Amino acid sequence: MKIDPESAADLSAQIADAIREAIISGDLIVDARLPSEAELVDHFKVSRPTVREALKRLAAQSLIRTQRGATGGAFVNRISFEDAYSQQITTSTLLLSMNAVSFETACEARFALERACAHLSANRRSADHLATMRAEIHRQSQPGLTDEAFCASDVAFHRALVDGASNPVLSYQLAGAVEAMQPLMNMITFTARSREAIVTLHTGIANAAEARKGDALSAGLSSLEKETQELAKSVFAARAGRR
Amino acid sequence: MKIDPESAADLSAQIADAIREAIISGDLIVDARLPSEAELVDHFKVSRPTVREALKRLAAQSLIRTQRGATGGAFVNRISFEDAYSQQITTSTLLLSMNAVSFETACEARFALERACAHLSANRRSADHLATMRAEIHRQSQPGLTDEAFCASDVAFHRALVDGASNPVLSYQLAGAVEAMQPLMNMITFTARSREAIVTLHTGIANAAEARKGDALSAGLSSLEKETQELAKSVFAARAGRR
DNA sequence: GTGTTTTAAATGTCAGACTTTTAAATGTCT
DNA sequence: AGACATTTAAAAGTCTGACATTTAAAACAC
Repeated sequence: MKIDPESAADLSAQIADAIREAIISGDLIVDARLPSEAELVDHFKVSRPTVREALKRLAAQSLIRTQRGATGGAFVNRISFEDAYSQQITTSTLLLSMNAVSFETACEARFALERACAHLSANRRSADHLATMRAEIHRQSQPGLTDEAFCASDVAFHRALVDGASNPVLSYQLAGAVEAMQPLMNMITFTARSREAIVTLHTGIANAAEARKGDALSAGLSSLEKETQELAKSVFAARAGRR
Repeated sequence: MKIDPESAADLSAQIADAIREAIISGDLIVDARLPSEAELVDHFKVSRPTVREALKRLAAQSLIRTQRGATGGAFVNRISFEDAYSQQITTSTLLLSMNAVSFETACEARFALERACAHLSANRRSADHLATMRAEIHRQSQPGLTDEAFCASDVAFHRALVDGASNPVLSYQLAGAVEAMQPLMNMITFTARSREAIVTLHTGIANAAEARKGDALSAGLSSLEKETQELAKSVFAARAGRR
């Protein structure tokens, strides 16, 4: 672990990079204890606040965790799927909202990715996954639901579908795509009529999952994509017209 | 922006969370300047090092950037696709390596996701994308290539395929999946024979892309997945046998 | 007006002290 | 000897105050 004395970058960033490299390369394995702050101070010849800033950078990426007390210190953290989820959702959400990604582009990506799970989910989905999907469809049919609650239920429905593939790597990757869409979806106001159409399509998808028909599930997702795109188009057009 | 005086969590983590919320919720928009460190010290009633640790946490997630000098300070950063890429690749790579995700699971996820791009890429790929794919195939055919170089070329090939879909959101999501697989792929030693098989399959995929046949491209990916899974199985079996 | 110098504001870094948490070592009693 | 209480030391968490460096704007000189 070395830092470049010539570099113009912040010392804390350099130190964080050095430690990160050591973790990625495997020099520091999971649950290994990093040198104490005092030792890092000696090693890198910097002050303690600088070392601490570096450690906080790594903690923000869930690369390390810290413990106080006698046998405490900083330890290499085993990144959990859950840690990775939440980080990815934060990043994806901001990426979409800050870069003016069109609804069309995001929607296309989302459904393309979801179709990637179609056959796996049809084959492997448990009774639980199916029950969740049915329950969310039922919720979506209830009148008086706010647009936000409708969208949240929509996310839960699709989450169950994705989890049905029983591949944690897929679930992890998809979580970002599906959840990051939510703020965009929230921009849409759902009329009773459009909700009805979506519920019908969801029902078709759930039926396909129940019958374990991957092709039908995939087709159902494509129909839903088309419906969603058209709905968005009309909502945005109406909004532009009012201006 | 408030923090909970009851919370047991680190002050710097609480402050980082508070600011992060302000960014996600839109209270702080892109390029907005955060209060100076001195102002944050007053606001949160903590010391400057604590504030700085919080800011470093946010900087590690590319949520803010800092500038020194008279008109400097911390500014809300527009997360670029590139920032998001590199973060996701780091996270995905560690997630796979630290959680003992089986080669089978990772491979399944990777090809499922890639097939999600098949039709889009067949329809939209530019001459450039196709040329890149052909060039990488050519490189892969050269004898004397190390396993690492072969894998790197493999990644480049698939990257071109994914980018062919011309959907930045898809490219971003897939970057993690494909690149994170590389360390796992590097565990495999490729015999001349298995390389030949892969090159043949890659050629089939490139041909499908050239002919703009989405179904053929998707089928080609499935064949490649099967080949890769079998190759891995035999490599791991041979290794287990030697023990 | 243009170019130079000064100045002030902001982050970056340092040194040192104190606080809190935690586990292990030590001591004490039964 | 064993169980319990106490002390101690190590480590992260926090604070104070200072100095260094960078940068743009203000002041100044020509």
